[in-house]
Amino acid sequence: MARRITLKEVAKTAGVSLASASYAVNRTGSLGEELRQHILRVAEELGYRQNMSARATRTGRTGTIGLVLPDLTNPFFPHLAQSVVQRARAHGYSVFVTDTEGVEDLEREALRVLAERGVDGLVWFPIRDVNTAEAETSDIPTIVVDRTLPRLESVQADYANGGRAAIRHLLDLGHRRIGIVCGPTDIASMRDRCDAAAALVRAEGELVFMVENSFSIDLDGSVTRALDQNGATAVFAGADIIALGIMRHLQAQGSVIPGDISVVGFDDIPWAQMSTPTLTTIEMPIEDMASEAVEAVIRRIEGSADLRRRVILDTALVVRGSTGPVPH
Amino acid sequence: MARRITLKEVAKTAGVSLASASYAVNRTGSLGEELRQHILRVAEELGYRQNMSARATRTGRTGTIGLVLPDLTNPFFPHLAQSVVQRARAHGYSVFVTDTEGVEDLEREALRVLAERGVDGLVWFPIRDVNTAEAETSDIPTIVVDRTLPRLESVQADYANGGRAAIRHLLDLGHRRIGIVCGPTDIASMRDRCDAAAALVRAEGELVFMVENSFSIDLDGSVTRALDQNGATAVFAGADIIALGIMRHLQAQGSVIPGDISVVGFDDIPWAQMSTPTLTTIEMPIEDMASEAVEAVIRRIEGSADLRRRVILDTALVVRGSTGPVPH
DNA sequence: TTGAAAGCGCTAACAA
DNA sequence: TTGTTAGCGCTTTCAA
Repeated sequence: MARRITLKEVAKTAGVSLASASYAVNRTGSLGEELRQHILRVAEELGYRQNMSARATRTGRTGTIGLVLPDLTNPFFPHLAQSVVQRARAHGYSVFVTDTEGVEDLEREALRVLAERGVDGLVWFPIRDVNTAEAETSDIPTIVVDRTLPRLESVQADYANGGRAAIRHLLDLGHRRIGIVCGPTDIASMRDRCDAAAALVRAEGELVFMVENSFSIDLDGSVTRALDQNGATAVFAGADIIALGIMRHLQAQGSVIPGDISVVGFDDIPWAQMSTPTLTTIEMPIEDMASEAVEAVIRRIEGSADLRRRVILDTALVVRGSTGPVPH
Repeated sequence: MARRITLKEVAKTAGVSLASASYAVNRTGSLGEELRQHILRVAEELGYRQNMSARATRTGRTGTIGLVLPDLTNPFFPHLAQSVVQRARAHGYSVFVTDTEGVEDLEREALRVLAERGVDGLVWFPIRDVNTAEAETSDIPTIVVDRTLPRLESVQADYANGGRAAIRHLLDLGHRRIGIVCGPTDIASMRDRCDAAAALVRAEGELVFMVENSFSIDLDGSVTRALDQNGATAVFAGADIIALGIMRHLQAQGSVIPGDISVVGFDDIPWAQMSTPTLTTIEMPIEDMASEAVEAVIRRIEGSADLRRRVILDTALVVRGSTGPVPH
C-alpha cells in the first residue's frame, strides 16, 4: 500500500510552489497556461489524487450528501436511491446511504453520524411525519422526501390527486360499489391518497368498506373479511404491495380479475408489471422526486437561500390488466 | 447555519488543553475519570460534534467504505446493499454507495472518486469478471463480491452446487427431460451454475435444450422456441427473473405449472414468493455474503494482512409451488 | 503571474 | 495525568 502522492510532492517535482500546484489542480487562481499544463502533467505522471479530507478541513465542504431512508428492500426505495446517487454524481457529489430500518432511534443516530461526517446536505425520507432529529439536522441543508416536517423543504408526489385518479378510472369503468384498503394511516402521504379516494367514492358511488393493512402482501383478518363479505366490484389499495396481496387472496377464493372484481394499486413498484394479471396502479414520479430533491439540496448548499418550498410532482394512472368494466 | 463548535472551544470552556479534550472525546490517552467526565459534559452542552474530515487528515483514516455495484434496481442488490450498510454501521463505518449502471467507464470513474475520497476499504460487485480499475484500487483494501478478480479477495456463493441442487430436486421428482435457460454466460458465476446443472442433467437425464437469455423477464425468440418445441417436463433458469418470464410464457401458452411442466429458478429474489405459483429456487446467502465482505474488508483495514482468500458460502434449495412430480 | 506562509480542526509524540 | 506543540494535506490571503 504505497503512500499516496501529496500536492507538495507534485509541487516539488514540478519545481513550483505548493500554491501554484493547488491552483493548477483546482483551476483556480491565475496561472500561465504552459505552467498549468506542466504541473498537471507532473501530477498525472506521479498518479496524484486529491485528498478530499484535507481539502474539506480547509474549505468546510466535503462534497458529500447523506441519503437517509427507512428500508432499502422496500421496493419503492432502490429506484429512489439509484436516482439520487446518479443525480448527485452528475453534480460531483458522493452519497452516503443509510438504512434506518424503520427504527426512529437508528434514524436519529444516522443523522447524527452524517452530521459528524460533515455531509454538505441531506436527502431524508423520514420514517414518519416526525422530525426525530431536530438538533442533528438543524444546521445542514435538508430536503425531506414524501413527508412534511416543520421548517424543512419537501418534495412530494400529488397523492390526493393520485387517489382520485384511481377512483375516477374505476368510476369510468362503471364501478359504483368500491372498497378501499388503505396502508398505515399514521403517514400523511397515505392518508392523503385514501381520504381523497374515499371522498370521491362517496360522492359518486358507494364506499362499501374502508380498512387498513400494513405495508405487506399478507392481509389482516379484517381486510380479508371485508373483501369476502361486502360485494365490492372494485378495490383500491393504498399501496401496490397490498394490492398484490388482495389479488392473491381474491384469486385463491376463485375470483377472476378483472372479470369479477377490479383491483387498482398505488406506487407502480416493479412487481406491478409482473403479476398475473398485471396491476393497474398510480405511478409515482420517483426519478423526478429524486432529481428535484438533489437539485434542491445542492441549491441550498451552494447558497441560494431559497424560500422554504414544497414541491409537489404529478402522479399518473397506469392502466394494466387488473381493472375492467363492472360485471353485471 | 451556526458555525460548528470545535474541539478547541470545548477545551477552552472546559479549561483544559486541546490534547485533553481530544483524549476525552476519543477515549484515548490517559485521563482522570472526573476530568474526562467534565470535558464530555462540556462537549455535550456545547453540542460538540467531531469533524471527521480533520480527524481523517491526521489519522489517514476516514471511517468510510465504498460499495460499488452494477444496478440498485436489480432485485438482487437492495438486500445486499442494506446488509452491507448495516454491518458497516455496526463497526462504525459509513458507506458510500455507487451505482455503476452496468457501464465499465462509470465503474472505473466511481472507483477513482472513492479512492479520492479516501475510503478505507471497498466492497465491490464488478460488472463483469474484469478489473476495470487496477490502478485506482491497488492501494485500497478491497473485497470482491460474486466475481473473481486477480489478486483480490472475494466472497461468493457456491453457484455450482446450487445449480446441481436445483437439478437434483427435479430428478428426485422424476423429471428426466430437462431444459436449461442460462443467464449471460460471460459471467463466471452464471457459467458455474449452468455448467454444473447441465453436467448433472446429462449424467442422469436428458438435456433437451440449453439456451441463453439476458437478465430480463422478457424472453428471446430462441428461448421461447426452445420452450415450445422440445417437450421438456422441467426447466431450470439461471436467474429468477428469467424463471418468472418462463412461467409467464408457459402459462400464456396454456401450460399448467407444475402440472404440465416444472420451473426452478436461482437467486430467491423477493418476487419468487409472490408469483403464481410461487417459485422454487436456489437461495443466495446474501446477508452472509454482505457481512463476510464487510468483516473481511475491515479486517484488512485494521491491518491483519490476511492471506488472499476466497470465501465460498452455501446456497440452499427453497421448494415452493412451481415444481412438482413429472407428468405421465 | 507566482510564491511564502498562515491556518482549517484535529491527533499524537513528547515533555512536564 | 496533563499540556505543549508539531504537523496531516490542503486552500487562500497577501506580498513580491
